[in-house]
Amino acid sequence: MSITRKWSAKQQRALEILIRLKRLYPDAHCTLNYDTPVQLLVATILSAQCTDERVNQVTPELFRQFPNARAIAQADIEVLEALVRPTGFYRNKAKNIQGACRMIVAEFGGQIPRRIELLIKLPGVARKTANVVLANAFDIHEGVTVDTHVKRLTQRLGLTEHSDPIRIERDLMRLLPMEDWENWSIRLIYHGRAICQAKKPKCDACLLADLCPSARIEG
DNA sequence: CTCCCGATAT
DNA sequence: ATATCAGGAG
Repeated sequence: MSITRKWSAKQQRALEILIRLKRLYPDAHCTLNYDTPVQLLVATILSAQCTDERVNQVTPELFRQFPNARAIAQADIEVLEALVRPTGFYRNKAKNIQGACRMIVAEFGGQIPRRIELLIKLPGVARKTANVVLANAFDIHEGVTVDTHVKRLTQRLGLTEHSDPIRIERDLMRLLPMEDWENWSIRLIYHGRAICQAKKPKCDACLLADLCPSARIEG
């Protein structure tokens, strides 16, 4: 068989999975709470290796005291650390959100730049965070968001052979039409939380099992 | 590769 | 005790 035909079959399978995910999670949306693009950026930096639910517990007070980039840029770093502490990695995260906000104030007039090449220069921001902000705040789709759920499920579904998120993103960008890139990521994340968990995936309850080479029905 | 790091589930 | 959570930097 040719490599071309094999890849096309994989693409067909990805599209069928996407159709089912849309039917399963019709109202899937970003579960981080925010009022502005800058707040979304901050919340997304805080969400590294931490549930959105926990991020949403600290951001109301964080954004009440420091509602915009200028305020975060001028904040006492120890106050920021105390506010973000429950999200883990709190020293790095406090330093990164302040560093990012200082750069946003100094170079972009306090507004989030809308180009991924500029966003990923901000401290604590790589492609995953940049894709989340661009897609949700501006409806700009420069790439596919690849977080821990998208990585795990895409691997289990046999849609990539890679473990590097950058290479996984490149595979997904070729498999899926651009207008569905964010549909794909947000729904895989919902499915990863509800069914295809890292530890004990509920394959017996998974409506993608017949399309999944990793599916196992436990006895 | 390691480190950053708290909260929760198993 | 160990693994995991919308990762990123050195």
